[in-house]
Amino acid sequence: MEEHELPRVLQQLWGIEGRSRPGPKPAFQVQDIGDAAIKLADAGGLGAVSMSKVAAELGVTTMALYRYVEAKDDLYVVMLDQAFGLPPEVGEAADWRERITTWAEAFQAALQKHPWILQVPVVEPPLSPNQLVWMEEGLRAFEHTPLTPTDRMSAMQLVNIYVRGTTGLSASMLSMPPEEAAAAGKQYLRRLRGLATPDRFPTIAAGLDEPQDYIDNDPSEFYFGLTTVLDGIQTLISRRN
Amino acid sequence: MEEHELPRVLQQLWGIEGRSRPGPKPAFQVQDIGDAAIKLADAGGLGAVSMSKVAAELGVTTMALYRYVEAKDDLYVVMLDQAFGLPPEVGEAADWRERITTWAEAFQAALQKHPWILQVPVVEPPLSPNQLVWMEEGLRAFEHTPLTPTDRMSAMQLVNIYVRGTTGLSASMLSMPPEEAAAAGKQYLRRLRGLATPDRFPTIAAGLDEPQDYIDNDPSEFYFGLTTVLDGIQTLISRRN
DNA sequence: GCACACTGTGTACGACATAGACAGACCATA
DNA sequence: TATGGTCTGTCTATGTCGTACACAGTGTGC
Repeated sequence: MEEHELPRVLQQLWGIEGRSRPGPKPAFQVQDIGDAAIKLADAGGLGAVSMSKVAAELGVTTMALYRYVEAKDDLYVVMLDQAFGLPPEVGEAADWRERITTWAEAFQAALQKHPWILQVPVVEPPLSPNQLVWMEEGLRAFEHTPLTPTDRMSAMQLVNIYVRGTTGLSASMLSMPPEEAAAAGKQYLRRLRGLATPDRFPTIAAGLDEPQDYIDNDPSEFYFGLTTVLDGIQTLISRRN
Repeated sequence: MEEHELPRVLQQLWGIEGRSRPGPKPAFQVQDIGDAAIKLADAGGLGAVSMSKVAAELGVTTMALYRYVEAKDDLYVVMLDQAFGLPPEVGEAADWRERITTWAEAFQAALQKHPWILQVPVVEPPLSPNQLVWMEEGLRAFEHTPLTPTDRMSAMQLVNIYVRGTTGLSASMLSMPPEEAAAAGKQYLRRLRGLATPDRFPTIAAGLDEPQDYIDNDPSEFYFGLTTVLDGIQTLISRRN
């Protein structure tokens, strides 16, 4: 009923079949197109994904893709769903912190494996199957806590946002060779030191004397921030009791 | 010295003057180009910003822009710096929570005034003057706390990420007329209800019975999440004592 | 067996970012 | 004050992109 109002891509992703129809058989499924596009994006960033390149990858004309996908945005939807795949089951860990942490780690791993995800223009909230599974699993992490459903949604979105944000800051770095990334970091620090002079930017400058990296993406930074986020949620939980 | 290695856009934004030179006087400054681009982006989203449209806005050929800007990415840098402008001074509030809250509110206000900011592809960490002022001011909010400089940077980035994230979720909604946005929200809920059936998605479905909106962007949601984030930082502060 | 919906193809268009060559404008120096 | 050299804006051109449209062939339900 309601599902018939769904955009065609979502129908395809959810496997809602159109009845068998006359005419030649389609040569592939949207998923195949998604796979080809993901392959290109993994190799060359989202910019490397064009209709013609995807079509070439599949050995097909550009316009053939439009038999499977109404517009390029639809292709993005498919790519996202495929790239996320299924989350790990949070399962049996007793502690909600432990559960949401594995979820966050898996989320981060997906973003690091496919850094282009963060560049996909977001036009609508997610409705594709795998994304809903991630959502379900994220919410399940807060089972057996006094949080209300709305609380849980907020908490999960907070973690979601945090992971996207921290990974995003270093996302452009992820797509380059490590020594180049390190060089870029050094260069940034050098420039920042040159511009953020102690007279006009005392507070920034105060941090620049510190030995360590101060701005960026070593893995401990991830857990440091995540801890802070989870501490905030902990406070919320305590308050709900 | 070091500043001479800066990309030209940044030199221009920081007002590092090239010596007076032969040849015709430039008709404008990068800032004028930024203003024109911002005008277009405010009206039609980032997609409405093309070199030719900006040039037309200024009454000039497309290629003329390349005398001021090396590539379109440079234009984005200028746009961001102009669009953020200067943050409010956090000033005298004694409480760090109060200070960082005004900072976050101002940040959110900027994002809501220029929703396209969130669509600008981020290629490098910020080095433009106004962005550094925002950074300085954000860090200053944690003065008189036991947080180390690195802690302050992390805390500020956490708030930064949070504001970007929450505002981003509703960013596409911000650029449409309110009744249309409301309709889109309703439609999303309807579809979610249809797809997230209680058998396969019990935890999602549990929240869908709630009367209120559950997923989205009323303003109280902003403070709710912000409070959680600040509570996390509070825990960090306590731990540092 | 046949009609017709559906497939992949070819061609075409307008928008875009940017390269390169050019004509004129102006400042620093002579 | 004259002038050389350099910078400005313009014009033209190229390759890529997303997508509209018309066509020819294909295969299923009747």
